[in-house]
Amino acid sequence: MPPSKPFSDPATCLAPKRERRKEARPGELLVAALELFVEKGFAATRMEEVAARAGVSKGTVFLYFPSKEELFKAVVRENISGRFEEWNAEFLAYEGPSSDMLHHCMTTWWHRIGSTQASGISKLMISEGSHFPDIVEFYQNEVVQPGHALIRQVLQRGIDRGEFRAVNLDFAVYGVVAAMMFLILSKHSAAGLQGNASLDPDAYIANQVAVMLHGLYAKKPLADPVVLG
Amino acid sequence: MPPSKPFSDPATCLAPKRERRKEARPGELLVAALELFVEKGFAATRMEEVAARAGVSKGTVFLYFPSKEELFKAVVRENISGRFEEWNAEFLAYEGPSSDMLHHCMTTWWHRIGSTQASGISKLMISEGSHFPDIVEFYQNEVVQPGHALIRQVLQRGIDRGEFRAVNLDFAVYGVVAAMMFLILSKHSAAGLQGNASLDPDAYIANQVAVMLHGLYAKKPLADPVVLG
Amino acid sequence: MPPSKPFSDPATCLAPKRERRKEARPGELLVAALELFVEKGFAATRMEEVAARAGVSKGTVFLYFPSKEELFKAVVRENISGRFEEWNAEFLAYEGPSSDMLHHCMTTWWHRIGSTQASGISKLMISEGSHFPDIVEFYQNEVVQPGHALIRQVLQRGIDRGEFRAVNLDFAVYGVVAAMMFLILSKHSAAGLQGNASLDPDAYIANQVAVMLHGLYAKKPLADPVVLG
Amino acid sequence: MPPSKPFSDPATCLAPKRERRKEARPGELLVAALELFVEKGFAATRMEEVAARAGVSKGTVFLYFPSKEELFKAVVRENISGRFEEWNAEFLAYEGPSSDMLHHCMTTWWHRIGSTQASGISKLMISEGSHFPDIVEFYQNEVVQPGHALIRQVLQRGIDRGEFRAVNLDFAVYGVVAAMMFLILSKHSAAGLQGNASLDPDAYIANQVAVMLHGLYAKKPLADPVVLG
DNA sequence: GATGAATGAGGATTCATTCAT
DNA sequence: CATGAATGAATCCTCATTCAT
Repeated sequence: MPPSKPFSDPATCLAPKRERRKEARPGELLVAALELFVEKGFAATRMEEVAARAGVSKGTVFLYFPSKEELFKAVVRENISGRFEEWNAEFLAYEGPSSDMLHHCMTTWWHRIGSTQASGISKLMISEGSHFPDIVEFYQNEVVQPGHALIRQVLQRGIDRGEFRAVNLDFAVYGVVAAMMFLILSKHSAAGLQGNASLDPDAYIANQVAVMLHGLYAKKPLADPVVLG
Repeated sequence: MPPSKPFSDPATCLAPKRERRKEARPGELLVAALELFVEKGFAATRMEEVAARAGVSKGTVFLYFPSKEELFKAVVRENISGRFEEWNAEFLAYEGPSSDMLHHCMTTWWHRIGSTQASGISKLMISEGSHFPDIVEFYQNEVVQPGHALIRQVLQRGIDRGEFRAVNLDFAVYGVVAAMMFLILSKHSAAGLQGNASLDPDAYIANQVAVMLHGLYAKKPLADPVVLG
Repeated sequence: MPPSKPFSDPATCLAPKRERRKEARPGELLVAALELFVEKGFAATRMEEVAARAGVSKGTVFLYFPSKEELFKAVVRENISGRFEEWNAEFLAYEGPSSDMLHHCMTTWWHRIGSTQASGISKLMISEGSHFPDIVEFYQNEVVQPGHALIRQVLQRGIDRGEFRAVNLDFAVYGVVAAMMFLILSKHSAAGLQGNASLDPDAYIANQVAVMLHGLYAKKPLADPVVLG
Repeated sequence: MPPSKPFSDPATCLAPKRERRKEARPGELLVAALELFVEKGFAATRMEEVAARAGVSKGTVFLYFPSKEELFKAVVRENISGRFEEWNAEFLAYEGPSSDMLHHCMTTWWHRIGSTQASGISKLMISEGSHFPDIVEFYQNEVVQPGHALIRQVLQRGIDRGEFRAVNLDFAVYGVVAAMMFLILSKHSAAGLQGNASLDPDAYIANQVAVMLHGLYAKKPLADPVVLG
């Protein structure tokens, strides 16, 4: 596979076939499992398929995860990286207008999470949540609440700074979240929107933010009708 | 069940075996199946459970639906009533402002579809669509496209009448759809939003419409800040 | 069956559709069942199919036959008409050479039994006998033994009259029976002989008899080499 | 579990769970399946029974054969060893009289095929052929036609060498085949002949051949009346 | 009698899980 | 550690049989 490496890694050199990063196994399995769970659902995903996609044998999966259910939970946990602290800090340091902040917030989410496999977790929670109440609770605590809180902070900041009107924050947050859900489902679900229509996420976000802002803005009409039309 | 029988036979009353209900059976089965498919997913729903919920035995389900897959498809078809023509006529006759029309449109949808079991179909399409490409296509043609077209008409009317700015219609439609999806998922999925928070759909719709309108309105600030906050 | 009746039966006349010979029902069912059992085997034949072929509903079959197994047995019994007494008498009265008698015997069998649906019974006994030991015993007693006895009588007559050599009668009978079995299987079984080759039963019988006779004849070569090819 | 035990544990001996026998399994299953299919028919044979007879569990059968139907086909294929080339060579090298050759031919068939489980295949083709048209075609091509061709060659040789009269070869072949069928059915079917009568196959063959030859012989009466009587 | 809706035991098939190698 | 043969519980589906109408 790395045929041009002149001074290849000794480990790879001596046992190049079998010894393929033992410590990487669980990760490879989780990647394979996430893909399959998202694509086919929990029940329709066979353990052997997960193994095959990760390049190992069936038994090996059970070496790392005691059951299919635990594999599922591990997939969810693994992909829920609480990056909210990091993002919180990032946004707290932000100096510009709250409108930009909101836009930036959603765009950042899309490029770091939404557009990646990680967003499949949300699809999984929507599809399979009912079978895993404990993992849904975990997801709520680790993803939904911090996410909502972050969005709420951004909106609150806008209100506090007089940029936004004092809207009902719960509903306003839901509006942002709905847009993100829409993006996730258009990526992971055949029924998200019109079958063949392809959606440009960045344009969608820009548009949603623009529409939102102009409604939120205490001021007048806006300066950028281009985005809106 | 035998309401006119004054002295009804207890045996018949408690366990009316072999009650002939050929007309009613398919409907009862479809109701039971819709509930279970939405709640537990396609794979996790056992045919016997569907039968039990409909008050019949295992074999009876297969009397009306040749397979689990066909039962699923029938569930989807049954609950996709193309009421769009009717609604189209209703909205074409509408005389008032487009803002009210949009609000009415979403509210009507919620009370006639969204809040009923029928909205479970959308949840099913999201969760199980990948296994039923043909039924997804059917759903796209019968629900998604007509629905989008109806919303688009309302928005177009607003633009034509000078009530709304000439926004990008695709994105604007997606904005409305995203709100409806959000409502559906908050009803049918544990992961829709914060676990225990309960959402008032009418208030949510009112708020979303208000936010939207204020962005769509070509005019000035609005008269009703109450709804927004 | 009553083709000459000029004034047809009033019942048939007044209610020609529904009232189709109640007393004929069992017979029609047995005909349908025989065909299907022979064609598809006992297990693969569905009661509903039998009913459909007889033009009645499923439940009606059980009105006449308490179970599938009893239907099978009835089919066998019905088609085992001990015509051996009749034939015995016929052959006892025969005056000509035993060679003709043997030939006539096989030809008669073919045209009265072998070529009709009745021969399907033998196919059934071969295919399904193991599940119905009692009915096989019945078949042995009612068909096989009398049949063998009849053939044996013919051969014995030939020996007694000096026409045939004193061969081992058991084996000689088996030789005749094997030829009849061959005809039955070529009629009722796809695997009887070369798939597409069609067999002329009369020619086959003539030939078998000729070969047999020329071996059985105590005398010299024969006069009719034409039949032999 | 105790692999090094020199004096093996009786329990392990009697019920050696999870014995790895990947090589041997398919063969063992096919043997078990052939027996059961012949004995009880396709439909009446349960997969679990096949498994039990082969000493494995239900699931294991499906490890090697994807379905009951495929198991059946494999059983047929497995037992259709085209030994005809080998036999062809054997008979081509034969130097003696064609009468001996024919006798030897049938005896050889009996001892190598007819008397073994393999002959059950023919019983299966007769009983179940209608459900497996493709496998019947295979059987016709691989067994029936080569078999017929081999017999025809023997007979042709006799004719060419002036030993036999120029009989119709098709019918003559059928005569031989009928005898073989008779033997197969007397072995595999309760209805083959008189229930309790036991048939000595070698004597039967000897007799059939003798009868046949004396009809085929261009010459005079025969020297060996013993066999015939 | 006739019907056909309803039943439920029976059997094929799947696949998570185990464990000897 | 890794493998993959073996297991058997779980579930879909069939169809003989019953029985209310």
